[in-house]
Amino acid sequence: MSERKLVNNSSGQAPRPPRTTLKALAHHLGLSPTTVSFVISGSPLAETIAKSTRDRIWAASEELNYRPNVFARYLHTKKSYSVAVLVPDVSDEYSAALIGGIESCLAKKGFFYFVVSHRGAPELMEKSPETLLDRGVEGMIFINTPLHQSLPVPVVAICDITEGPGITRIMIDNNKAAALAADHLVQLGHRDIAVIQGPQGNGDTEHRWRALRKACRQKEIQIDPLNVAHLGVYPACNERTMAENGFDAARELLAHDKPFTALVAFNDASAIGAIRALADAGLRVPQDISVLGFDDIPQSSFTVPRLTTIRQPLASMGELAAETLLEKIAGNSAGPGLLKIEPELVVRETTAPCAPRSAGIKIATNFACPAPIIALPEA
Amino acid sequence: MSERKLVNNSSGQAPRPPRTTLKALAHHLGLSPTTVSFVISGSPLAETIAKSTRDRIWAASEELNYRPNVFARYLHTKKSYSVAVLVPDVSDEYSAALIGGIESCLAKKGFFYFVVSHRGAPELMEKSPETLLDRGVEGMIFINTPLHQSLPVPVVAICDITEGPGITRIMIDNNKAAALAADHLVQLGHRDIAVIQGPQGNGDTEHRWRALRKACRQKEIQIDPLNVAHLGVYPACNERTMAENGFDAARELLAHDKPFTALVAFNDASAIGAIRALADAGLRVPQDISVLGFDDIPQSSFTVPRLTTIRQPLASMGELAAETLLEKIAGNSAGPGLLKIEPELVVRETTAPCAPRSAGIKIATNFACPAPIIALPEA
DNA sequence: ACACCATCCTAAAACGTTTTGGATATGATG
DNA sequence: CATCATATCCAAAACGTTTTAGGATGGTGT
Repeated sequence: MSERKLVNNSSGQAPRPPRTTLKALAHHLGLSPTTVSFVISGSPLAETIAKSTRDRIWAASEELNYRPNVFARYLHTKKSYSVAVLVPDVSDEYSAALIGGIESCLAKKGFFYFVVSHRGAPELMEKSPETLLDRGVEGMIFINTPLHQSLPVPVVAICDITEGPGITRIMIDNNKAAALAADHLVQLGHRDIAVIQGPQGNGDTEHRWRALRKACRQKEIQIDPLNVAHLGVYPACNERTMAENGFDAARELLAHDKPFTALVAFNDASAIGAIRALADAGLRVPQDISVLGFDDIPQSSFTVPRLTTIRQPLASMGELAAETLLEKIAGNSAGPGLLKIEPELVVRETTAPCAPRSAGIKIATNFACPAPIIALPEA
Repeated sequence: MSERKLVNNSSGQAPRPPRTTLKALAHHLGLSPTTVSFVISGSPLAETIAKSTRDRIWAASEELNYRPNVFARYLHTKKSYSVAVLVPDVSDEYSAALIGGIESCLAKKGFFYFVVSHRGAPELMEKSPETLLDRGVEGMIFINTPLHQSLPVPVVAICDITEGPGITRIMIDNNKAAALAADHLVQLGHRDIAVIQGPQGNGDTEHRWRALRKACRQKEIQIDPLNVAHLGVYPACNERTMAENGFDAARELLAHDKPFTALVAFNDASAIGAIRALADAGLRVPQDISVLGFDDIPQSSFTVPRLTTIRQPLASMGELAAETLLEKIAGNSAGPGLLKIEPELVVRETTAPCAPRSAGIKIATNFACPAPIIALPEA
């Protein structure tokens, strides 16, 4: 008889229950939608509603499990309680750690976020902001992602090439970071230092490289051009993992045949790739070559040998980014233009005193052990 | 004079430009909103509009840069073109790799996604689905996340404890995976095998453990209970990284003082932690102890020594999950109940023939080198 | 001349909220 | 008794779309 019964829910999931609407709730209470809206939405006008009525409304709202329709709400308020995160790739450790921090802050404030990984594709970087604005995001966080237009929502950028008026940038203090790195290596007696630069086009790359050269110059150390490699050209390098890029860069360095006793990599991921390449070439870390990374991603304390690195507090930086963004969204404060993060040297096992004879060693045929040489406290 | 001028855009970002609305566009064209809506929204009724008019509409839409308001649209269509991904933690490599795959598929179809990391917090796992439904998600992907209610949207689960009618599960074939693992180790001559089980409460944990025991039994190998540790109790274990958990588990194993020559870890991340613990104890991998992981996360091919592992194609699994979900959303097909993924043994450097004498070695005072013993093709 | 049918378009009612500008009742005030 | 606050509440318009149910126009066949 009834056609209704024939509606076969073949999908097996629970049938979509009819959601209680504001109107229904109001009707059930014998009130007008206006009144109910005032109290549920926490409007200042809720004060003009009798306390007893307010209580009734809340009770009924519980009872009928009323949940305001976010979309209808948006039409008036223009608030979506969501932001966007643009990133080269969600799945690399660096971005993932940042996103973790971002999320934990956003979650506290009831915000959600969309993430888009452009993987270096120019058209994605170009078009995404617009698509995201269509989705009603109230702000954006750019992680290592360029921006060339001015956006109608607040923007916070982490370590990068993001341009535009009013954006606030969160970056490690590359001067201090480079100085920390140079000091550490020089103290260990290294003078022949090789460098794996970041991707050309990445903001940190230039800063860090300049700072490093300056720090070295002050110690009267010259970095031989043959001992400099880089992680590819931005953004193309994003199509491969950082470790792969680091691996390739280290091999390039070795091929140049210019002896070095220490290697400073652009970041931990590339350092890990580089160490792999060194090991493949029969070079021991740190006995033959000391390696220094940047970032201190979680895995760096579990590599064999453990990675010495200049730490950026990624999770905190993510939180800071989210926090700053939310403030910009809430208030009309422009926020700071630049937030410099203090780097920290974390000495683990991949750096050791320079062994005078080791400088020239190339492909060793006997493999020897990368034992810790410096004693260090457990974290 | 004009109050307007006093509105100080202190935030420094571009002033929000007035968006062209459908009504405005229609008016500009001298048409009714209805007509314009038909063609812009791709309604079937667009066919009833003269081709010339359609062209005019598209042209004007370009010209005025019209962008439909997603929220207004949703009110009628109930389509948000977004889904949710629930995950223990965005920032661990396993989840990150999956999410990468998920995103790449979603992006192709114009879908966005929210991710929520519950980090093992029960109230988050409990409440998140509701909050996400409020946000209008059309489906959800559960990664290693429990579910005890039936949801009004399609659900796809990856490797887990997600219950409910109509959900489709994507899991590695743990029987084959365990067999692959056991075969490999036995072929290398190992008989004293230790195991780091997954977190108690994780779906894969049980399956994999049972399958492994069965595979061993067939080869007449007993796994000594003293040689079994686990990665903590789900979901509490999610508050620490997998590598940390693996590190601890391996130390527990060593403390039991029951000799073993091979260790199969629940996943690569914990294997990496375990190798760290072994190295700290002066044990060489693979000469003293062979280690086998599961997953093949990207970093596994860059560890020293490179990790032998049972591969799950994480990115593809993510894509498959997203694809399946979108199909369930689009059609009314329930989709398959279970999709079994073929595991694959990837032999790298952490497994080697069992050295007869090495079994009893405990804390060695001399550190020796983890050189590759098996030759292997580069990937 | 008429009915009839295509073809092309539109008015108005949704969708589920917020917001504006009152309305109503009550009791105090002069 | 008319006036006026005060305390509560509400009707209706708005937000920007989609969708339903036609309306107008012009050509065909009789």
